[in-house]
Amino acid sequence: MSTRVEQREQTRRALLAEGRRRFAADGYHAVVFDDVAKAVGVTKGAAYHHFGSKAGLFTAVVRETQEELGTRVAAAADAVADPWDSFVAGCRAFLAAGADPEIRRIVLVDAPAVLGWNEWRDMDDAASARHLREALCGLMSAGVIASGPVTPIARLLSGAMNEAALWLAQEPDDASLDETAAALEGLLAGLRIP
Amino acid sequence: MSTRVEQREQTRRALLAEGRRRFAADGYHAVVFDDVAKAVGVTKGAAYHHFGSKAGLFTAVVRETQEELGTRVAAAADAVADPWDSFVAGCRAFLAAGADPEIRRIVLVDAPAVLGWNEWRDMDDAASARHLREALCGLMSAGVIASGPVTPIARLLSGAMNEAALWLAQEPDDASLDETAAALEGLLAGLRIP
DNA sequence: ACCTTCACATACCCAAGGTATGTGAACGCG
DNA sequence: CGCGTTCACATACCTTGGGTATGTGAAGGT
Repeated sequence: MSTRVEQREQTRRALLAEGRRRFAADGYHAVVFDDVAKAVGVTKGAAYHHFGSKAGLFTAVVRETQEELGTRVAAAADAVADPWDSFVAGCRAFLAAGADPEIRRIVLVDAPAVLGWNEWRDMDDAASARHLREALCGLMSAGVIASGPVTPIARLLSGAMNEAALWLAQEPDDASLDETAAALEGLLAGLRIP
Repeated sequence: MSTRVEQREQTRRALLAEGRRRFAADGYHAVVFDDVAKAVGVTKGAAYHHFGSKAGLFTAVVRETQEELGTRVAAAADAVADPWDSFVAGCRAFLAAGADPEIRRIVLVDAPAVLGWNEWRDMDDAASARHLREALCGLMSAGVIASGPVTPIARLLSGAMNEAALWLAQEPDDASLDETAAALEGLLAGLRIP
């Protein structure tokens, strides 16, 4: 509490957390930067000292949220041994994550518009899409799905799951999740080798 | 040029066209409303008289662009007789449309964030997704694909194609388009009845 | 003990969205 | 044709909010 580096980190984390709450609840545009700082008990100057701009704070929030999402999905996938089932478990975990308003609003809706699609793509690739590609590659090597160019399939699946996650946030019941997961498996069946 | 209703419509169309250009080129946030009006030769007051707000103009632009896209895709699909090939042709047309920066930036990137995802979803459904669902229903009735719940499949496919279209805008060569279309057909193959 | 660094606070600027009000030409009506 | 009304704009103004320049006092090194 007394050392400078501690204090700095504490303020930074508080701003990040408060920003994350507000960005998720109200959307990027409706959040006023000064209010975030005041809610934490510091002034705008402090927030600018840490993040440089409103978009800077948002970027940090997106990164944090993205990484958590990636970790969560990877954990769900790693909990299953069979390659194919592991893959399906990961997809399911991603779909379920869409119910989380922080992921929904921050990562899927606002981030592409605020950061620009190119930056968003880079961050998404580092946090999620990369894992997807690797998983698909693994399935190909294991002979579970047909070999071929991985990238376009990964992009299609990534988009499909992003969109589906947004829809599932509207109907957060297990039945909808199951139905969507089943439809997704139906599509993936096209790639499988019997 | 003299009657009032003519003049009104002319101004409205000019604002719409200029807005569309700028929103596509610079993104919603970077466009300044007053500049759009000035570029058309009227003042901000006129633009507010017509559209009520910056978001109002943007909404009108999105609607126009969405409808054009829907028409374009439907036309491509209708040009082919065989149900399955018609469906594939429609998907391909949609993917190719992603290369258009107006569609890309306005409809796919900015619209969800500016209008909110719910409103965006409604507009997208009216312009595109509805056609997709109907096409899938038709394929089911015709016995081309397996029967089942259409909605989740339509959502997955819609998201997949939206994302793929954004990627294809980065690599606007025919090879990438073909590769993506092939991957999409690979997924769709999971639904087909042999 | 002294000076430097740095995490903030304070005060200010200005771009841009939005609004309230004015105005003159087109339109309906007798 | 004269006259009041409507309405498509113009003008002037307000306000919010992101961003910046500068000050300050306490922590940290020497």
